[in-house]
Amino acid sequence: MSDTENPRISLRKAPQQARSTELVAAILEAAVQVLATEGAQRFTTARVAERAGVSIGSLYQYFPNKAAILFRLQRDEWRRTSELLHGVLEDVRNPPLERLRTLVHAFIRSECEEAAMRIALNDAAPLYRDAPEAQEAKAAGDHIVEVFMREALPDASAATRALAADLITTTLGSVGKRFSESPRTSAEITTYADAMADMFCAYLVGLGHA
Amino acid sequence: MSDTENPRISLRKAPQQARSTELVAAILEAAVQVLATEGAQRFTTARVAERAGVSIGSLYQYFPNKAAILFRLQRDEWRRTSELLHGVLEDVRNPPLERLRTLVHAFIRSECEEAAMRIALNDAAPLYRDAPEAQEAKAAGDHIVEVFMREALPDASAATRALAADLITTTLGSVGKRFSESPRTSAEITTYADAMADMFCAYLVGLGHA
DNA sequence: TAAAAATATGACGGATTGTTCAGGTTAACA
DNA sequence: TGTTAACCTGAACAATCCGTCATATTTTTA
Repeated sequence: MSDTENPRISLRKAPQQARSTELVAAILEAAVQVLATEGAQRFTTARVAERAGVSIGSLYQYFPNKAAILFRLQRDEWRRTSELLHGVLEDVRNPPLERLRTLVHAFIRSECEEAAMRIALNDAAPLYRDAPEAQEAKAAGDHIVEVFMREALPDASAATRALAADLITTTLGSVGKRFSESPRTSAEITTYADAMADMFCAYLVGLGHA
Repeated sequence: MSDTENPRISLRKAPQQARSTELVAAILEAAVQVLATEGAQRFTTARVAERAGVSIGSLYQYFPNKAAILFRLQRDEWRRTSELLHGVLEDVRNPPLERLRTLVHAFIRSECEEAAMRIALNDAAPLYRDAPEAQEAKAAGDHIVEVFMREALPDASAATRALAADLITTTLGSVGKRFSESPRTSAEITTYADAMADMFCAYLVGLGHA
């Protein structure tokens, strides 16, 4: 095994015994806490190890570097988001635009949970942004919305649908992030999510007529 | 003059002679270059001073700390954006929704210029985000859009107008940032800006009918 | 021109950080 | 039970970085 490889993201070594599995779990949980309470600037491998009650050496036995821990957290977030998209948009019991509204509400609400950790994770994005798995994860989300668009815009061209899907996913993600940067009450969340849903629906209805 | 004050942002000392005025200008220009070529991670007072052809001591004679340089760049950006908003939205020769479309195009195009520097400046946001002048600068932009809303939504309530203004400024800013993170052709920019404008217009038209 | 004020210099202190490695401990296995 | 492999430890190292200060130079002022 060569020593100097391209920036690795996956685990350096797969845990085989129970104690090492727990160790990896403890590190990830500690990482979340350090991010939330200390912020991205003070997110340190030493601090994570200390919080996890583990030596710094053990941490580096399973994570090749600091970025790998951060990316792992981000990847888990993305997976949860994909599941949310899938679960809500593919529920054919409701009409498309109603599902879209439900999605907006669920997404914004989830973005506002654990806001401190999410903000810090985002602040640390420069450290893991160039990971090869990053685009792949984003494409997965895009695809789900594009499939939805075939139902919401049955008469539109493929290019129109792709553009609409891109615009909506980008808006949902980036506005959600910005919105959750300030602390929000439950009522504010509802109001804002409704406004966003109104905007998306008006846009899609307009595209459907043209 | 006390030595340990709250995080200062403004210049530590006002340049009085010509050479120091030029020195400050050289530092700011060098800061832009360092951000663009080296990224936020490697943005260092030493590197900025070296690029500016100036000693590190001189830098600290006019800037209290690293964050002050970054915030200064961000503040200048915000001011240019405010002027753009003002110039486009207040031009009464065109109907409101047409002006909004013009604004979206101009804004997205300007976001895509100097993208590398803008991305790095954004990556460094945690360092200056808590500056007291930050909210003030954002509020200025919001106000211009709210004034515009009085014209675009004359029959809507003040709360509706404020919400619409917030949603549109937030979307414009955050989506513009995200969009400009990937390199874009001129045609892509036009297509995307039109889609965003379509979305905003459909939303406002819908609000006008209700 | 001489004193005072403004400006410029860059070596250095103090601090933090990411990561490694040699050597110990625990569990699995034959 | 003895051997091997997995696992854990934390002191130590090499970089890097921010910001200061005593000193030197230039400009202004009297």
